[in-house]
Amino acid sequence: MSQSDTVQRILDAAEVLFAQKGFAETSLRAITSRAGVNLAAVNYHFGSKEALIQAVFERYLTPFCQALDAKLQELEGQGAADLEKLFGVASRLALGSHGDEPRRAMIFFRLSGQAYSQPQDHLRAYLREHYGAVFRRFLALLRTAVPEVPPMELFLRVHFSLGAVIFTLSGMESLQTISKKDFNTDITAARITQQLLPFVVGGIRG
Amino acid sequence: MSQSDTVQRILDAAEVLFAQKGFAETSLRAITSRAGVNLAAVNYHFGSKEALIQAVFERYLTPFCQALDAKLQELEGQGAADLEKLFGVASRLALGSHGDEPRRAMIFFRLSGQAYSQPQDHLRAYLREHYGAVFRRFLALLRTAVPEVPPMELFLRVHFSLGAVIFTLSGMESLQTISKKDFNTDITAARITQQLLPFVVGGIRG
DNA sequence: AGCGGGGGCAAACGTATGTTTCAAACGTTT
DNA sequence: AAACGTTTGAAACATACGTTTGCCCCCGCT
Repeated sequence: MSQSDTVQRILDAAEVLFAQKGFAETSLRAITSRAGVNLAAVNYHFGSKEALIQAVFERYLTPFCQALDAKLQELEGQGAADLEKLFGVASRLALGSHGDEPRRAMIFFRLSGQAYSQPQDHLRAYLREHYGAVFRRFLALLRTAVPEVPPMELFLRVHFSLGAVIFTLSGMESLQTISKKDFNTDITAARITQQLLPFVVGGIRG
Repeated sequence: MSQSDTVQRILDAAEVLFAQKGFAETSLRAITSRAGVNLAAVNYHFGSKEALIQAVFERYLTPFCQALDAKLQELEGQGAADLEKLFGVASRLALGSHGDEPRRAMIFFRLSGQAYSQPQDHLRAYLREHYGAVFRRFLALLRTAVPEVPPMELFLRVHFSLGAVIFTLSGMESLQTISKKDFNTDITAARITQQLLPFVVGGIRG
């Protein structure tokens, strides 16, 4: 076949390893070894490690953003939508827009966390350029949902929310470990994400 | 002198560079070059790069946690304190407990973000062991402030808040860049942190 | 004055990384 | 079946890193 599955195997392995250990700490050798392909395959198919990182994000983000954009357009047609509805849609889409389990989503949020707290300027620029439009559409809908919050403050609070979500889903397993130790309670990932919604809504309202 | 200032120069340089570029991406050569000391000085004074990372955190966190602990004890004596008071104290202390400008605090929050989203397990363990007590004291006071929120949910929401704060202060300058581009408005760091308080309080209340 | 040791210095060491090379294997087309 | 472009394979390459090594200087001591 002209488009072998080597590319997909590499992306799968890179996605998991990047999320587990970070970009810089994950070597191409670790990726290709896990993927069961030759070391040179990465540079052959992607050109460089940097391009591989972008490809990992693109594979996840493009279908998600397309789905979200469609949903948002639909909501725009229906008139006003409240906060719970908007964030509920985004959350459901983020956790389930890919056929597979929400594990994929957790992995991806870990990746996003790394992208933000690390100096991957090329990545930030890339993300802004390719997916900024959906974000602005979402923000516009939010504005009609809470007209009492000034646009600037709303903008900031959305970023705060993004931080809460990414940070939480990034450190999910440490959170589970701590809660088990301090509360003798096992807590599911679903429970945590479900708790995020009222927090975000409350925070946006201020 | 027996305790030269080389140690402090290294810590200063490492603090800034770690925050700017991350732990793995910052080489000892970059640190010692910025500090104006010899490359071998790091391994001589600290033993290893890993130990240097811990030392950077310790130098910042120890005075902060001591100050916070004292304040919290004081508040415990005075009976009930509300959410705004508690987070206000923590925020003021975090931003100003070191004589220097809040720039230090921003740097440090960037560091914390990296510590959480990267695989520095040794660091996470170290932080939990040394500063976990203050965190639990804070949580206990919060519980009396919002008794209507179940302990488990409160615990989660505090972590959500931590995420919002760290994420925000980590990406402060990108936030400023975006806001300038999208709103034609210059926004100060002080303004952003000040906006964080109502968001967190609103989120905790749910 | 002589000595001893803590600290600084340049240089080197071993290793791991991203990338490149080039030949072999493969699949498709003629 | 032969020829071609595409993909894989093992090996090498150059480089950057953390760490270690000796040697030097300089200060406080007897």
